[in-house]
Amino acid sequence: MSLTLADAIERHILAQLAVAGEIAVQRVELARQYGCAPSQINYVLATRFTPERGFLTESRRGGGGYIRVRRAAQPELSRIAAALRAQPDGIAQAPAHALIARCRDAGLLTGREAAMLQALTRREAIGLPLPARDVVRARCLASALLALSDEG
Amino acid sequence: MSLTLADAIERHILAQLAVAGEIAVQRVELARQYGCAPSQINYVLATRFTPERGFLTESRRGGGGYIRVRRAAQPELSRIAAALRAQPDGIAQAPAHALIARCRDAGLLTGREAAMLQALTRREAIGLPLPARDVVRARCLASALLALSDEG
DNA sequence: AAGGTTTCTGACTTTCCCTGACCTTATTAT
DNA sequence: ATAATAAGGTCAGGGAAAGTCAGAAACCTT
Repeated sequence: MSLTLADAIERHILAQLAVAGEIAVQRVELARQYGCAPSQINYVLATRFTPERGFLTESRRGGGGYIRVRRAAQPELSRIAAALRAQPDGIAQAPAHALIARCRDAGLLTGREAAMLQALTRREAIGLPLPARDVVRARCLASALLALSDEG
Repeated sequence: MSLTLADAIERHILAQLAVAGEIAVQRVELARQYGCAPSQINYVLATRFTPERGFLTESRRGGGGYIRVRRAAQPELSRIAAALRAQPDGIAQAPAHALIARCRDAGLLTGREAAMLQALTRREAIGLPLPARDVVRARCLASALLALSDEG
């Protein structure tokens, strides 16, 4: 039952999210509150607020920098993206197109979005020899679906 | 939500543009309003009002000098796709993302479509070494945009 | 106790913002 | 014409963030 620093920071962010739906902090400031190194914040974000768990983070460096965290609007797409990522051999064209069609039929993608994704996952569009082609196809498709999980 | 000086000036110019379609200012005067160095205005123009983002700027020095900013003509998806295909070296990430953002701002892409395209043209999404990465990025992006131009 | 996993830090890197000193160009006064 | 003045342009560099990553430290598991 030991509550680690990472757990405490996780709870803090979750509590803020519950209240506001979105949290924007300065990394150095949050680290100061918890008396830890700034990179600890990155650790918490990397291990607990991942896309697979349905979170999205963005940040900006330099003067006026910040870190923002929010919940994914479409966690289903996050899950599909994570599953694709977990395929070491990537995905062939036919199953990829079928997957896209299912997402469209399920209302997760518009017709335009589906058409676009099918076009750019075609063999000729990627234009690499196997097996690299299937790997790149899976990575690109996963990234695209993950991005959509945000965009409501 | 720290709003930097550069952000504030950007908004100011955008607001003026929205009203008038074109803005003409004196650099030193705008700098005075914001209490900053004149060269800060150049920084804002150079980082935010670039041709890649769809803006055109012209200026004149000397007495009665000015800086003028306006929006560039709207691009067209099929033309962009063709231009991309004609690039033998492909396209790097930064210009690709700027291109996508510009299409979105011009109403040619929805926010979701743009987010997807930016995500899947990221370095890590493609995951190949250069120069292959830039080539694949261009091919995929061209295929996607072309599909959309058909799709209406 | 050994071995593995998770947590945490510090040094270094990258990105972004902003300024000041100096340069170029156009207009106006002499 | 020439000099003075009134603009804008350029660039190196400093400072303010956040990111990265190897490795130490702490914590489990067996």
